[in-house]
Amino acid sequence: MEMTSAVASLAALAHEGRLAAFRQLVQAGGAGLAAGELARRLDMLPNTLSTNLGILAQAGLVTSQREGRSIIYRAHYDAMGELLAYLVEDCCAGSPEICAPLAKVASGCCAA
Amino acid sequence: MEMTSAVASLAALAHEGRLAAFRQLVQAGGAGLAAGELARRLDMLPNTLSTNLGILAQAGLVTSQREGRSIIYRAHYDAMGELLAYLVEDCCAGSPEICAPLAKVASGCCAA
DNA sequence: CATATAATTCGACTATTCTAGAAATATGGA
DNA sequence: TCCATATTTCTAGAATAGTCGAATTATATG
Repeated sequence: MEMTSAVASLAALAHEGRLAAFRQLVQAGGAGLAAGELARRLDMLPNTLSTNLGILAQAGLVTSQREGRSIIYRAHYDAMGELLAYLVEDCCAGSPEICAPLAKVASGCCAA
Repeated sequence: MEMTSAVASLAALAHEGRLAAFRQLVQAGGAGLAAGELARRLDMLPNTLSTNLGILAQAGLVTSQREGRSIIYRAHYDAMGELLAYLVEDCCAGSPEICAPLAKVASGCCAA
């Protein structure tokens, strides 16, 4: 992963509304959620949310797919994983005990 | 972890200079790096870097400690781990195979 | 085809963030 | 004490991001 796209992804997530939307999608799994459903859950104006989903999509963190009148958004787990891996790349100068807290990440998810 | 502090951490990382600085510190491990050494490595003005290190510190992602005339900065692995865990919390609606890419994160680090 | 629903795009305004020069503070040594 | 080094703080201007109303596009249905 390149610096530029990592910054874009982080900037996309560094916003209350977008982070909330993204987490909803992460939790929703493969089924994803329609833009309107997200707007309702997060109590956001549809146009504002749309702009923000666009920013997440451009960063590669979510994908979208039209389904009838709705557009379904889904978290893009691959991109997510690359971003997290980039942040801890070559970490801790070879002293595993120092970065043990990072192990949480795996267990927080389904890897457990 | 709360939304507000997650956003602050992500915003702190969503900047070329700060992300580069943070990654240097992550890779430096427990020894950390002096502010001046970082400025030299990253070719940044010391005052600009100082401002940016302040932002990382306020977000809790790095710690600082004076040592003689220098100030040593270190990555704060705990905070880092909490942030990553927050991003994948309750992910993928119980379908581990969907979020398998996230397993990379652990192996990218010393957990391997 | 007319209408309703779902979502996006446009435009203008406000607010925030970024950078760099200059000045200030802290430490160590002659 | 005086000076050099290391870093931070202050300040102002430039650039960027965020929001919302209004208009637009796409799809489904009577």
